[in-house]
Amino acid sequence: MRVIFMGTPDFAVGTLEAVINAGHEVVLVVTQPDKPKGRGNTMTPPPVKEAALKHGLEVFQPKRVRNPECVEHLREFNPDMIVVAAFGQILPKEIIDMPKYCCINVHASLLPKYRGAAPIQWAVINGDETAGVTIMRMDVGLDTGDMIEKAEVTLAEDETGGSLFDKLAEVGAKLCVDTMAKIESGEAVFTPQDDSLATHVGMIDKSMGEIDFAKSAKEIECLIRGLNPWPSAYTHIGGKTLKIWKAEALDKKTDFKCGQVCFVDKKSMHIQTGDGVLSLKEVQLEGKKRMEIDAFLRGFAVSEGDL
RNA sequence: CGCGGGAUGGAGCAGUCUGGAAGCUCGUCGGGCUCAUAACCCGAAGGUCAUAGGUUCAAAUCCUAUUCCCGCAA
Repeated sequence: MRVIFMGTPDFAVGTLEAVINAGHEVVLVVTQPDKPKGRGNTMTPPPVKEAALKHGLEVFQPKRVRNPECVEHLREFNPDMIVVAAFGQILPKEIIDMPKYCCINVHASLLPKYRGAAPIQWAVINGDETAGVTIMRMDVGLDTGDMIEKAEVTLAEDETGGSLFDKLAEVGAKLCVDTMAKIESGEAVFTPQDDSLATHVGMIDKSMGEIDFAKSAKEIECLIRGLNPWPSAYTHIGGKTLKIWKAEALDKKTDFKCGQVCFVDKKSMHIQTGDGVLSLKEVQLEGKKRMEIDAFLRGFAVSEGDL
């Protein structure tokens, strides 16, 4: 099939490569424009662009695909199908109706749950036992199209946003090519979503990482895992930001207030929360590298009652 | 040239301002105590103080350049 691929982050790279390996002719890769990133604000291309260039594919980086000239540009490629995976822009009806078959989207949740921008992290943050990928036929709404295929995965005990990201990217890539084959052969079944069960999730914001110790230790632990590796959960200590990469919820009670350090020794540091105690395992002080809690405690004086 | 922090035995840090004998808390190794120990006591090994120049009688420390790591902002 002649395919136009749209996607931006790492999550989409696996799908792009799977589509290529499945023998489809990727005639164009559409992705977000390069952006200044990192220290020094160097212009950095999105991962999908790098992958596309590696395969010698033509890349198109419109600021807004909905502009009429962009739509016309896409039309020139006369696609049989458009595959979208975490692209980051809303497609107008003209594009959705363009391909011979349809536009399909790889979405990293079990729709209709978690429509929207960051379903993977939310699944971890909410402490879900399962997550998954849904392939759907796109319509004009936000993740509201008919579902075609679904795959479910079980979350590990220590699942992080990053690890689940990798899992789902792999599952999604495979599911995507399978779905394409079914659509081409006419075997695909389109199932409408039950809107009454739909939930929406917004983009992950940096400020979400600020830990609220009034919450339960378990909730905080899920937040830490969900926001790992980005943007990461953090708190403050000695006037500096302390990122928390890994922690464990303990079912203990102390007389300390929420947010106070309630226990410290050479190898551990516990913080009282609204329900239970949070034992820090791996942290990173502002300007420093991440380190195990015992290493941190060697160089940073902490006493009970702090924070 | 977006803002800022950092590089010191295996780990994490102090020392740098105000040049003048390489320190701390751990870890490792050896020995001791103990029913026993991740506890305690005694001892030992281990460092071109990121790199290259410069100033000086003398540089981890002051000056110049470079490399690498990290936080923020975007």
